[in-house]
Amino acid sequence: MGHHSCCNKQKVKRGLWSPEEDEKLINYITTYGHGCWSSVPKLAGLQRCGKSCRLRWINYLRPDLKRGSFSPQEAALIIELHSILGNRWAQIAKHLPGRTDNEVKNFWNSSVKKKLLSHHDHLLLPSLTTSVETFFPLTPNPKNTNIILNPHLNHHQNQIYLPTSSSSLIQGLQFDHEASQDLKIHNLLHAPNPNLQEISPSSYEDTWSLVNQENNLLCPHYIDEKFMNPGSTFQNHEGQPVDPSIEQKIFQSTIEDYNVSSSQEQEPLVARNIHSYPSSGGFGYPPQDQSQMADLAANHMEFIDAIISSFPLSSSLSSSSSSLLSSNNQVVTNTPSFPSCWGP
DNA sequence: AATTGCTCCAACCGCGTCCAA
DNA sequence: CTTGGACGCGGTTGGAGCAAT
Repeated sequence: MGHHSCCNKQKVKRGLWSPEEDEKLINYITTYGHGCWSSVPKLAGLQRCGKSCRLRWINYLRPDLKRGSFSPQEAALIIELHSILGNRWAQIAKHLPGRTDNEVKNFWNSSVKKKLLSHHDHLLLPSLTTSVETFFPLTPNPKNTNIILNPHLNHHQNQIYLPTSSSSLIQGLQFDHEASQDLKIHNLLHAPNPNLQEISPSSYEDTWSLVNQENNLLCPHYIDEKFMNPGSTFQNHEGQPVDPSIEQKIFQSTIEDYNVSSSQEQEPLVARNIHSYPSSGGFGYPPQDQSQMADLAANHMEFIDAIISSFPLSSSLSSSSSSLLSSNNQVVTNTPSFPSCWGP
């Protein structure tokens, strides 16, 4: 079994990287860039092969990597993308900023796959409605008391929509044929969020313009979109661009607010928005008491269960692109129908 | 306290593709 | 056209860390 030619020219170290090696690699690449990977170890003073350096940099040392566990949004996205793309981890990871293909692959193999198989083994699931209610013990955000959920709006065309912003994330998936034949995640900002339909017009205006700091009411789609596409721009409900300075200010304050409020719970920002949607006392109703609140301290894996339960059982286990095909083998573009109040 | 079993993930391996010579 | 080096990707492995016994 041959090692790569670049690894044969000199005796190379293998196995775990030491902090000293990491430092050497970081110093070299931040100063000179990686250039040709095969020359990096020599120039950086490392007894490694170029391939190992590349892998270490891409999977671990890159400054733009997001560390920590996957958020429910990310998990939902991975599951959905996997049902479409199969084991094309690099393609999946492209839609998860700060995540590597290796990370996504490990997450899938260690967490999701087993749960999918487990669900597959229990074909006699309760009704989807029941399973959703069972699997969505979400912690409500008491600040968002003016969001009123309509339970009937969580079901649409025989499809269970997650009662969270992640459902909109999934609905927002489309297949962009004209561009690159690659999956594009868009329309997130304008995807329907049925849960928000009953916000009063004035609150709604504020949600869209993202300036309702007093109520800490932020558009979940905005947060999602910002996480998925940090460089993207937004329009308000009138189709006008959001003032970048306001956008920056609001988003920054959101992050700061999150950092304060999350001191006890290490969750990604997006996860908090899921908690905006109460479901515990039945959809749309806050929990009744403290013990119920405690019961609602859902961890992320429960959320993954919920996501899995809401998917067709076979799709996420398949490595084919079947979920993009309708029964007559035509590509389904999952274009949501937008409520008029959600913009163009 | 020692041992065993399990999980998770960093790292490795082999293969395919691209491209320049 | 062929060859070989570089790179990227997906599958697999090894071991650190943790829990159970």
